[in-house]
Amino acid sequence: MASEVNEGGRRGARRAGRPRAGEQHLSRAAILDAALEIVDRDGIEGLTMRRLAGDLGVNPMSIYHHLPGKAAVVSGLVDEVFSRVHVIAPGDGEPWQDRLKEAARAYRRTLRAHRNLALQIVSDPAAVSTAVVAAGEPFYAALERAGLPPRAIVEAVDTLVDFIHGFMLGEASNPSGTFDLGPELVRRVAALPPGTAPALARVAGALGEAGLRYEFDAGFEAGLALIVTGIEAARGARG
Amino acid sequence: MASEVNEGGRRGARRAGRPRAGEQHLSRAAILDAALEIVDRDGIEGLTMRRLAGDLGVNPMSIYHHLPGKAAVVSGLVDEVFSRVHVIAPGDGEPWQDRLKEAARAYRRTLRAHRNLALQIVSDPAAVSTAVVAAGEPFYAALERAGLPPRAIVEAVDTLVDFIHGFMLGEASNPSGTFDLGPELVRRVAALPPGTAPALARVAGALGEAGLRYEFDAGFEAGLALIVTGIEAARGARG
DNA sequence: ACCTGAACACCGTTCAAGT
DNA sequence: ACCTGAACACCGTTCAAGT
Repeated sequence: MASEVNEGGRRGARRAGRPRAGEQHLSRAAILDAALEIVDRDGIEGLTMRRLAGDLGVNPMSIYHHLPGKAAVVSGLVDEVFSRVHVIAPGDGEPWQDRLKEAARAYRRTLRAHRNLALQIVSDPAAVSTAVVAAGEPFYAALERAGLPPRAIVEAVDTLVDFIHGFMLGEASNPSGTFDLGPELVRRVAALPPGTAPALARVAGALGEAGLRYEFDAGFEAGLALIVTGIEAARGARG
Repeated sequence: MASEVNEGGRRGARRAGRPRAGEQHLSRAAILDAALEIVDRDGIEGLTMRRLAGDLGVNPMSIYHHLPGKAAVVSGLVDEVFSRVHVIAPGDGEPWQDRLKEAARAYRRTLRAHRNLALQIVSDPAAVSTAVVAAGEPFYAALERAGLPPRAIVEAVDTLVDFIHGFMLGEASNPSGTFDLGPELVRRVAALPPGTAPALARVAGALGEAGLRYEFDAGFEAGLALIVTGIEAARGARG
């Protein structure tokens, strides 16, 4: 039953013992690639050491010779994704506001490239630290250009990054780009004891069902605009 | 070995079969209370059906007569926590900005009351929906008072809530209120190829190690102030 | 050096049986 | 009606053995 022939282009080292000279080794990179494929397809809870080994055509225990455990696989995945951040170099004449927005969009794009990993990334302090170093530079550069003092720069970047992370959470758990919160919200508000949430009820009523359809892209831009306006206003107030 | 005596004030129904008249039943509420205790003490990964049953002095399968599965236990927990949102009624003379900030602080307090559940709450769309209805009213009320049109109100609330969620992620994974990102950040920046992140390096250098010590409370207030300023400025621009 | 097989100590949950 | 016991199909990981 056990065959030495590669099947479907995958690695074929089913035989026990050390691989022969020239035969492909199992490697950290190959393991992480296969793991990322699983996570992208079936989510983080689909990733098990046993299934990962199965996809690689290998005994579950073989993986442990290249990575110390499952936690290392996941954090390796996070590092891999952040190493792929693609920041677009801004044009020289662009104002700082546009640079800052472009940095935020690029960061969101990076997180969105692997939605199922986003929650993991965003909730791991080590990963966030990696992210700030990997993707933070354009944020800092834009705000330096705005003439903000160092402390204000850090505060602004943190606020933007927290917003993006929070936004990402909502987006990651929703497959489509549009989220129809109309019927659900109307139902919930109606279920409340009357008078509990009058302002919420008025706002929901004024918008109507169509107005409550939520577009992620538009929502992101709205939040971004609000925060950038805030930075701008705070800058002006400082003189 | 099996005793019918209650121990340590806990339920003592170790005996098989239907409980005798007057004997305390296992209940949804009792299960959720025990589950919340476990999560608060040992985190969400400490919560297993088997351990939960152990704490209740009961067979693991008994739980299934009151809740359909583990997912139901977790989502029951989320609902319980949000039902405890405590919103402070604002004074009548207070300006909308302060009302809005107070709403944000109350929401953060609610999430912080059970940090280990925060990630769960914040990443579950159903839970977020529950949250918006349970804790959203003061946000909407404050922004109505500011005279914003319905669409702008929704955008502002979403931005604030996303910021709070993102902020909560960083806070939930860090036990102490202060987070010393100085040494770590300096080390990482130094490890980069020179010239990769000049602005980041300059900002980190200007602040110094002491300036990079991160206080969660101050960080939250800074972000809040920035966003409220943004709402204010956008309102002014609209006329 | 690298890979495997059996085993250990866990999971959540189904299903039939007890009272 | 409510609770239990055994069993099923999983986990991640340790450890000794193969080549």
